[in-house]
Amino acid sequence: MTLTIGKLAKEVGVNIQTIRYYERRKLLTPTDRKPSGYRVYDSEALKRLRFIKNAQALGFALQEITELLNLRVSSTARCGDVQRKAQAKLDQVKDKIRGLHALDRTLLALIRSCRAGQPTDRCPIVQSFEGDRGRNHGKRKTTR
Amino acid sequence: MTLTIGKLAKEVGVNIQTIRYYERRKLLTPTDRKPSGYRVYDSEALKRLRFIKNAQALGFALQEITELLNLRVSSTARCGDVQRKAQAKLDQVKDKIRGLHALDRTLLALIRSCRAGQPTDRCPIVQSFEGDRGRNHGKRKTTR
DNA sequence: CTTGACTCCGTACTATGGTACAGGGTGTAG
DNA sequence: CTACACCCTGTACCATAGTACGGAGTCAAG
Repeated sequence: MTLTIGKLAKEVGVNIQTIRYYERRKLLTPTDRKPSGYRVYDSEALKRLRFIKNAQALGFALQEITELLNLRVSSTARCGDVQRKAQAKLDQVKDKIRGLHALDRTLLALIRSCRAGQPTDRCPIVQSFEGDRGRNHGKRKTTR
Repeated sequence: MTLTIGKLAKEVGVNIQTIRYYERRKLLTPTDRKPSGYRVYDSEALKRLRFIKNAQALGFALQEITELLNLRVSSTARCGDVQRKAQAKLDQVKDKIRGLHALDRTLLALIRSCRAGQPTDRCPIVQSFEGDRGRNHGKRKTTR
């Protein structure tokens, strides 16, 4: 099964320009080109593009998505290498899940407190991530 | 407890300019000002700023974070309204969690297949989100 | 009472992730 | 053959989220 760029774009719901932009960023290369120069895509490309959009919605930057897409066990890539990178990404993902669960709980609490008719003027959302989850990347100096 | 803008910035690991930028965006207003015009922040502001950075890392845009921060049960806000918005955010969060779990499983599988010494040259990551969740029908803008 | 770190405001610049033309070629139905 | 939708490249522009810079005022230590 092959697709033109327009079909691919419509299928995933993105702009044609966006697909070309991803090509420049080396995220999504056409499977082939017609003699006319038209880009040709297969169903792998479709999956890949969907992956990109999904990962993006989950808070990954295109650079990180590139890293995810380059994670594969191959003859050329050394296993330990892949494993280390995958583990790092996995930790990152687990961290996000934890954060989202915290937010999830807070939202539920808010809905409940609302149902109970308990006005709480101080914004309760900010309590979600109590404990700072280490946002300062090593640039911490004794807090005076 | 009060903080100057510099202390606040250092505490959370962001740039001073960023804090002022958030002020322009009405995300974080100083508690007070000194006669000199210096911004004064309290520990609530600290929590709020941490919330912003955390939510951002989870893939919420500043606009969405504003919405989250404005979710509260108060005398002025009608309960049904708050409940509806909170539920919408909750659904969004749950969706993200599902997506991350899928990615999580794929990464684990990758690590395992690696350990087993099974080279899989076709990138397996793209299979994570089988089933096309979050597909944009029509031309809706991606909620980043 | 000076010096250096900190702050103010305004404006301008940057990076990321797209979007939109312009000017031209391609593909196919009537 | 012509119309029309589609595709090509290149370049310019846009929104979001910061970052940097300049010139000036503030504050505390020495």
